[in-house]
Amino acid sequence: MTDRLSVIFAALADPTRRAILARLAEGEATVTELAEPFDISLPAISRHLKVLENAGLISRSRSAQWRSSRLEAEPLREATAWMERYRRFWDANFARLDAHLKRLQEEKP
Amino acid sequence: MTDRLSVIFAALADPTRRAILARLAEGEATVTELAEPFDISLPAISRHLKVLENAGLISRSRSAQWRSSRLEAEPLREATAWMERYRRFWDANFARLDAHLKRLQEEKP
DNA sequence: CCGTTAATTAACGGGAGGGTTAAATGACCG
DNA sequence: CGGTCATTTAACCCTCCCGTTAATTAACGG
Repeated sequence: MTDRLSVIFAALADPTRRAILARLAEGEATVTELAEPFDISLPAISRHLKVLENAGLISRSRSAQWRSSRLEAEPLREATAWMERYRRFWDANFARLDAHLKRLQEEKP
Repeated sequence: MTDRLSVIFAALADPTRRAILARLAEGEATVTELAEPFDISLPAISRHLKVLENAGLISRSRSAQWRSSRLEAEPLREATAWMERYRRFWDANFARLDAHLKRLQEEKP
């Protein structure tokens, strides 16, 4: 499970971590601020943040004794890019476009 | 980890499973066919398929002693939809659109 | 029937993941 | 300095995940 995409998807596979990302979409936040909505311990949150950081989904800065996290969505772009390869399997419009292109190709070989 | 999205992301967090999905994008395949490129045991593949099935990423049909798998990309649509909420954090075009809309909004309050 | 082929289930082991509490670190502040 | 606040690290559980091999189920074909 050493490849980048696996690390990203694994990071997203936890609801607490996704909630943290959602919170960070509204702006930077410190560890205690991020922990507040959940009733799990601070060390647990700290570890979730480390997982997100390893996946590149957040970056962190320190000022005084506070360490604030910042959303970095680039990995989401990568993950989305991977999924896009399957878009034709779910998107009706894409399927039509697909069929259209196939038809064009068959018209002049 | 009982929610749907978590199950989907967890299923995608394994490179073998993503490779299986890639293979299935080319068409249905039996378990042994799917196992062929990997040097892991058949039971291991069988379990990967169960994980993918639980995530709704594949469906399976049986004819005679063969059980063939079929790609079902709908969960990928869901996962993509979730990620889309963060698009403005990575997509420059989206960021511009975002800023543009914000400007419009400010023009007539 | 019996043997073969396809796939799953069972039983086990190692390691990672997510949680806990207690202790350690680091930086402010009186 | 000493205390306190924010955060991380350490040590420990327990469960789940991924792999294994051996045994089981299921269906075909002579």
